[in-house]
Amino acid sequence: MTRASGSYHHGDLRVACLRAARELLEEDGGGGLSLRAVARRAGVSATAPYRHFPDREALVSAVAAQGYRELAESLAEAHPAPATPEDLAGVAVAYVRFALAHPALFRAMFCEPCDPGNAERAAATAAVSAYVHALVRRAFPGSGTCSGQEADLEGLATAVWALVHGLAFLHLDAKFDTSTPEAVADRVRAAVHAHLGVAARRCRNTRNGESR
Amino acid sequence: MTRASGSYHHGDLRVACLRAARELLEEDGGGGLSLRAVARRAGVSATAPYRHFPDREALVSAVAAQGYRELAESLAEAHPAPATPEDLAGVAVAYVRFALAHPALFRAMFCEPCDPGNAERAAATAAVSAYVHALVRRAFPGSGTCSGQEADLEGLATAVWALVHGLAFLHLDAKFDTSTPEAVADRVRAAVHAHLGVAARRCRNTRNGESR
DNA sequence: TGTACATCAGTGAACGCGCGTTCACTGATGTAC
DNA sequence: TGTACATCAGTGAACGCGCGTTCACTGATGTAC
Repeated sequence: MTRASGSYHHGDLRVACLRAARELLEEDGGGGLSLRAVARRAGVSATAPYRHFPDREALVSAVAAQGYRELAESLAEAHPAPATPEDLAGVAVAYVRFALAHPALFRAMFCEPCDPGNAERAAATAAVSAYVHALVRRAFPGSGTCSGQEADLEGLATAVWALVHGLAFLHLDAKFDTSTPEAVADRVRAAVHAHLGVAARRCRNTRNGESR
Repeated sequence: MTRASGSYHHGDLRVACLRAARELLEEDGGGGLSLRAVARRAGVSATAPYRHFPDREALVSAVAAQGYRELAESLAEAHPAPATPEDLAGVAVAYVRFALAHPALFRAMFCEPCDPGNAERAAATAAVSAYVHALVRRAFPGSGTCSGQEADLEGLATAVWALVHGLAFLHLDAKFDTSTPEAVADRVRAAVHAHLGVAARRCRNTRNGESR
């Protein structure tokens, strides 16, 4: 009941399982995480994890949820409050870098046909969505006067998220050269600017009185 | 040797295996395709497929390659030679629709950590890439005079592909409402226009003599 | 403070499963003479 | 045309594997008196 992080039987096996799962994902990547492998890695009997996770699915979801949190941290680290297209490009680079640095985790987060009922995952998704919306709103504060439509901002936020997410997947899937971090960063920046640069410029131009 | 499609022992088991694999993917989706399940579905002994595929990986790659071809057909059907942003939006909708109509196939195509050595898959990837580039080139023929940089066109093509691919994945992953095809189509169109509409407009404006 | 008891984290044997792959085979088809 | 032979697609038994999950258990920890 006290749940001290000290030395109960194992300490905190739940945390140890999550850590073991992460290590397994970082190492071989391929193939699905198995409860038995996690238990083995945590140095515990095959059935011990059942004290902390009702089944395999729950373990995988918990790992994915942790991944979402780490992804959010990485983005925040890249830029705490991105406002310009340049800032945004930096965040996009961080997103793609995260995927490339943790490919198996990223796939676990987005490739498993996850049960939509999982509250932890749903919350994580909502958080990412809110983050992107806030970010687009900050980067295009004049949108109301710029495009005249709040709906445009919605579409832009969707587009930004999809763009970055797609870049991550295409790189992960080796559809692009990923041999150097610089090549990746340049490509991501170019793609983001091809998208956002023009939108920002149009926005600026419009505010300067030019009709569309 | 004659490889008649008539009635050898089975007919053409290779084709039958691919069809069986597709059916399995369409049906339950979750979990990885297994050689044994494919053989079972094809009504043949567990080891028969080994006459046509060296191992499981080869079967999966063949299925994925077929998926790429079908995706290409779907896009061509949506619009044989898209030239305007509106055409492009239509193609994007077809891309996302394909993913939603064949989720397990789409995941097999893009989620399996595929071996980069597979020639068939590499060719399919190159084909998609070439297609997107040609399409962007057609939709923005004045890019040379518009942005002054061929590199911009490259970035735009990358961005378009990533955008559409990302939209497909986010929908697949239920990050957006997918309850009605109309909602999906509207969202995809809005995102594409948020991206391409402004680029096209800028291009047109620039050609009309206005400085950026 | 000391003892009896309740809790519950972790154990280990066991279940039944489906998997990929091997192997020696069998039997239908195609070919050479 | 007919016979002997070679090819090779498909068979079926068998291997060893790792998996998820169950179950009755054990033994350390925490609590009530």
